Amino acid sequence: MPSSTVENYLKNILIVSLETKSSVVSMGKIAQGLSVTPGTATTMIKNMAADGWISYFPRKGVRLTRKGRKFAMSMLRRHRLLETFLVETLGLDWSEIHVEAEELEHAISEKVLEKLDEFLGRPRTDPHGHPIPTKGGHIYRANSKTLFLCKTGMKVRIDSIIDQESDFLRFARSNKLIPGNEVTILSHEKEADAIILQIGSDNPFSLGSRSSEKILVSL
Amino acid sequence: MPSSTVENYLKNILIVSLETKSSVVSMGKIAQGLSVTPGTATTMIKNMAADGWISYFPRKGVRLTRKGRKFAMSMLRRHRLLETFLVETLGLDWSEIHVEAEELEHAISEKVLEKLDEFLGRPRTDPHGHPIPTKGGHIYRANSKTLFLCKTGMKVRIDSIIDQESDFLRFARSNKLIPGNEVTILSHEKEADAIILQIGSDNPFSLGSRSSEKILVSL
DNA sequence: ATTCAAATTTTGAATATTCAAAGTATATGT
DNA sequence: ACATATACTTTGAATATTCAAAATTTGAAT
Repeated sequence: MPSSTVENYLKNILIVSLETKSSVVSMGKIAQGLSVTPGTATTMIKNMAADGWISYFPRKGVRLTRKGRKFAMSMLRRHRLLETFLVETLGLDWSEIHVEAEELEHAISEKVLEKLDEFLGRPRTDPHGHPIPTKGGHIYRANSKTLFLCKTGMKVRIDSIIDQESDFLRFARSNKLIPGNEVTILSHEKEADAIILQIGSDNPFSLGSRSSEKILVSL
Repeated sequence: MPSSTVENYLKNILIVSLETKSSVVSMGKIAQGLSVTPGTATTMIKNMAADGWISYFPRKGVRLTRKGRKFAMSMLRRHRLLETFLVETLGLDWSEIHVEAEELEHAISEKVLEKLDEFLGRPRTDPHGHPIPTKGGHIYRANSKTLFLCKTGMKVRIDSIIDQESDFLRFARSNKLIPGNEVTILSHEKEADAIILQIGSDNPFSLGSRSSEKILVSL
């Protein structure tokens, strides 16, 4: 069994790998994602490679082995099921659950997780709209794109919010940028680097490119 | 904040201290309770004393400071609330919950615990019948004694089961030795070192002194 | 080709926790 | 009073994880 530190590294590598759609993840991204110095990441990665979690390509990056990917998926499953539980059952705030789940995911056993999944009614996605990997380690791949790429006039459905920062999540929710909601792109303000949106018949509002890249949508 | 190792030491010291009704706990009991070598316990205890969790009396033992006791109570509260959740909500088996709660108790925050307590309806005791400390760190002290001390003919109510071993818990449950149930002491078999019990109108059965000391009852 | 900045690796050191084995104190029985 | 078993402490060493700072590699720009 991996230590919780190794669990964190694995989960992070998987997430970056899914986000960037690239199986090789750079050392920089790893160090940044785990908030450690680059040297720490190098040391850790070498140990993990020796234990067969990843393949390490010096100065290039790292790729999950089959074993590593399987474990990382199971971490993601824990994380997302726990987030679902914290919101649905305990009524915690959307913006608080990430940090809490980050702790609990290392402590919950497969047995308890299975009971929790059953109790929650085997949900497919977490409260952010992210798909929950199956027990077998498969993940549902939506054909989402970022809101930033949508053309003027399009009406799309929000699939998920990528960013985990409380501040952004709070902002998103207060503007009804919530998975499932429909958004209409009213216009693109090239100079202001923003897009103007409307949800239902609410007042339109604008979103910078930075933020609009954090929101995944589909038709 | 203490590390989870320190959390374990604190909780264990508190439990032994409650069990033996003595505020000073010997090094031997500590090492044994945490399954570490005596030398490890000594080293650890000295660090904990330096951090103000306990008072250390060399070759005598250890006593929780006010700060240490408060924290230890909060650990016990976490543990027992989690056990309650695992049984009541997720339907885990009585005999499995101790180990699971032992992991989760280090990962659950005060905020989540508060929500969980509310969700469970603020239970007073865990599934073993042990009282759950309040948020303020107080514990309900039942005037229980062990089943072993009861006289022939007495009819008593089971308050709690002390032992956390799965095997014993399974045995206890299959014989209806469950908190809340009423037991009649039919006789004491001095030679056999056992007492004969009956629960309701079930078949009477016998229990050795060792086991009958693990069951707390009251009138 | 050469230079420079960015990314990465190496090195040396620190922390917390653990063990095994050797040493010391205490209490108990004769 | 003395020997001894038991309980406890000390010592030296190992592990995992981390950092800061120095050294190296790489790729891009001149």
